[in-house]
Amino acid sequence: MANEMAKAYEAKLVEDGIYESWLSSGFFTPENLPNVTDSTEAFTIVMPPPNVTGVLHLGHALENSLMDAMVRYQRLLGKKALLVPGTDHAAIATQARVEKNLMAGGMKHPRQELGREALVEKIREFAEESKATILKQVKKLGTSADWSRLAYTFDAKRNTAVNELFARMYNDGLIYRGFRVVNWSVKGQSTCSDDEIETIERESVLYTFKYSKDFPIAISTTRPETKVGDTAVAVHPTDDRYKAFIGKTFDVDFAGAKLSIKVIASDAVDPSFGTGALGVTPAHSAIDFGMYEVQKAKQDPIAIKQVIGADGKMTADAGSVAGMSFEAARESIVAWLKEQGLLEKEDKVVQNVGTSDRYGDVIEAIPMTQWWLDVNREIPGRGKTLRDLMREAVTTGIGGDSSQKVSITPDRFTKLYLDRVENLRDWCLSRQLWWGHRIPAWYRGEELVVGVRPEGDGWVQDEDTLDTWFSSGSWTFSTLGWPEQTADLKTFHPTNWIQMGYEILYLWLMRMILMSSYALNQIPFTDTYIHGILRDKDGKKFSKSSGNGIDPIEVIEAYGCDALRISVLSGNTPGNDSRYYTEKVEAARNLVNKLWNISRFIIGNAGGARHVDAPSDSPINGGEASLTLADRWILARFSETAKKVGSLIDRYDFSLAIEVLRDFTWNDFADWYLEIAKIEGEKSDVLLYILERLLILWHPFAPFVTEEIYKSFDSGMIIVAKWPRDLDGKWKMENGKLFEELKETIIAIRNYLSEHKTLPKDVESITIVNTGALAGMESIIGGLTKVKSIRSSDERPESITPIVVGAAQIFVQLPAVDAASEKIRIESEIADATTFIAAQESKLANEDFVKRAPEKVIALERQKLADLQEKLAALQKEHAAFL
RNA sequence: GCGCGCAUAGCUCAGUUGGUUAGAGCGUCACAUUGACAUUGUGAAGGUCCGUGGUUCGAGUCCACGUGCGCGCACCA
Repeated sequence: MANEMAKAYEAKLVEDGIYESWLSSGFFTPENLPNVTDSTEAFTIVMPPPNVTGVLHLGHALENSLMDAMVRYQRLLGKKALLVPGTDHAAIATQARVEKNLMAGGMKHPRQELGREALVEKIREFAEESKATILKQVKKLGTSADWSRLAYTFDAKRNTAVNELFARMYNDGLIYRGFRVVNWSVKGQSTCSDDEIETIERESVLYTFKYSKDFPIAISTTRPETKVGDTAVAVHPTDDRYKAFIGKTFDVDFAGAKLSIKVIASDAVDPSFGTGALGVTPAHSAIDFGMYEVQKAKQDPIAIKQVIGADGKMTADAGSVAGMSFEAARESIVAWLKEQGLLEKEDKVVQNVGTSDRYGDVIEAIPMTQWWLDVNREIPGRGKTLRDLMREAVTTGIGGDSSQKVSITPDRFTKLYLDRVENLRDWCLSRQLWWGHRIPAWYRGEELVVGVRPEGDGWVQDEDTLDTWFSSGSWTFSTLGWPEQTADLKTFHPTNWIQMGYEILYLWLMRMILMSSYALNQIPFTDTYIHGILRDKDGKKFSKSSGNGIDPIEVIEAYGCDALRISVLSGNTPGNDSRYYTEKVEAARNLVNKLWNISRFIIGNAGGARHVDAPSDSPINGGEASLTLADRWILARFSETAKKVGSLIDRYDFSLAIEVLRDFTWNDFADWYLEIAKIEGEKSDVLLYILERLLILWHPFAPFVTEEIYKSFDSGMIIVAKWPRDLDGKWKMENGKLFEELKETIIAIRNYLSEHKTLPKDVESITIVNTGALAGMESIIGGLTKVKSIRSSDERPESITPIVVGAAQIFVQLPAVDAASEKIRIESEIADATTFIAAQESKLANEDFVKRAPEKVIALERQKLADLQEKLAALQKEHAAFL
């Protein structure tokens, strides 16, 4: 069997076959798992559906590694583990991508040239192709998702859920149509939500001027062209400069536009900014629109006048600049102001402007009638608002039920979430895009029906589509069959865990909580793991435009999937960004190969793998126990490791779990125990016992190589193996110090030889005097230091200076030794020990320390001191020999 | 302006509720090597844990202030 295992692990040759075998095993579907019954505890993760906008990137590799590690771990624990896969139609992102492609292909205005149906068809083709690619790639990443439950945010079932949810919210009065200032992307020809805006910094000019010579108040603006739409000037109510004008209206002729400006008072005005007076443009500023509404409520209304159209051009009401682009209009207005002598000053300022995260253009504020979701209105029969539900979900649990509480890792994001919840404004739901769920509203004359298309002729459906996050918000339950009361919903919802990047905390996490708590009165999941983004070696974001993109599939081809998974998970901690670079994946590949070679050696030596229940620990012939010191040590170390890895994954500390596993695998198991096993011989039982279980511990992180090696055991597939949980206490290290002394001795000898630039083969002999713990360890010491002749003796050899380890003295007979340098070595060791002893003594002489520190700590410090004193005594004896 | 995060070896990062002489991987240097593995082994060098002050018997860890970098939110008229 040994010759069946290749010299090096070739991931490329085995991964596809193993994935196929998982698929045909059916184990990705929880109902097919062995020993699963109705009462088996479920563990559910829904996959954040990747956008069908192209191909997967490295961030997806991280996400899949996280959730797949988690679901595989839960499966190994024996739970009914489900990972629901899916993809996202990503309304605006996909349409923007396809339009961009078409324009790159020479089309000027895809929407006009193709029309709705043809463009949607083009997008559908692109989306389907992209979806197929992406699903193939998700599989390449080893993701153990239940493909029988595959969902798509834009399929018929999800459409039913979306429409149902929309209708319920409408009937509850939460969704309404309203005329408000919206965020408008001229380039995208659509609204967007507050969360889809990316603010950028840019330089701009702040112009200070008066509307006309006889207007009493000067105002400042960076957008003079919008001033043709001004209907008021707002000042702070306590501002003495302007108090007298409040309530007065002035008619002015401003660049060919007849303006009627009312002076109003508003607390929102900062008297110290600019002139302390603000030109109010209700139609083109969310703040100003707010003032417009306040004035309306105060029964002291001001007018609203739209001067920028949806096409980004000045409207017919814009006076002399009507029909111009707003850039041209600005120049024209500024020129006019100068000509008229109205311009008082120009200041360069740096300002933040909102841009469309998908189309990139600067967002315009334009008043329109749109569909909105009200977050402040009481939900009929529930006595609370959507905002209340969103708050409760992360604090007390919905309705005070702590089992309905979402916990967020790391915790600091909870605060961020809550800040946002408190500042949330109504959510603009409708988009003037074509790719997406069409608003389920039908009009006929004055009639409006929401939900399903009514019977009869003449009904016209709303042209707009829904914000893409409306469908993703319902993802945890729409994938499980809602609005039908399915068995899946009952078994798997609320889901248990989800991972997502912090950049979609507002866009997605909030919406999922909102939707689920509204529709089901349940949280979407109990635990949220927030991860950072992967950056390149220099800390830059990966992006197509900077040309530093890495295709995860190419990495898999070159290094194997397991190596990729380990490399993105190790060093990645909750909420923090991490870096990805080749050296990291190479190191991970080496680790995978190490695991492979350990296995090859063990299985080869044992003449094949077999399951070992437990290595025999019974005394042979009534004499010594059959397990040696090294055996007990490695079994105890393994037992500790298994326990630790489990609790680390329970805490979502994947990085540390991998580190602990690596440390055990490479250092303890391979470099120490395996080397000792070669010397002591007859170790197959212990080796196989540990190996089989070690593979299981690795499986969540390195599913392919572990499954491949596990084939050699006749234990079935590792994907459904049992996590070794029952080791604790079984293998206790009764005297761990003994093995540590053995290690210390070996390291000291190696070190000594290295210092003396002597090869082990040139050492004549090593004599150990006062062996103590090292009794009987001669062959191990010899084997691991590669020195042939090791013996214990009561008599110390003449004229050699020993190495001192604990109470033992180790005399290494070298071909030639310089006595003077030996003296210096001993003296420097004495100096080190003396310093440290002094520190220990003063610590222990401190009454406060002895009085207040826990006994355990004091005992430890005392032991340290005693050990050192013992060593110092031995060193001093050696030093005396020089005198 | 309000809030958050980060600062530890040359590089990338760990460091559980405060408790050994602060760790890992990579890199560097020296050495080894035909028997599981060069995708290897052995040894070494390398740290004022950003600064200042405080709490404590004890601080990389907790608190305050400061410095630098990054991020979120608001304002941006």
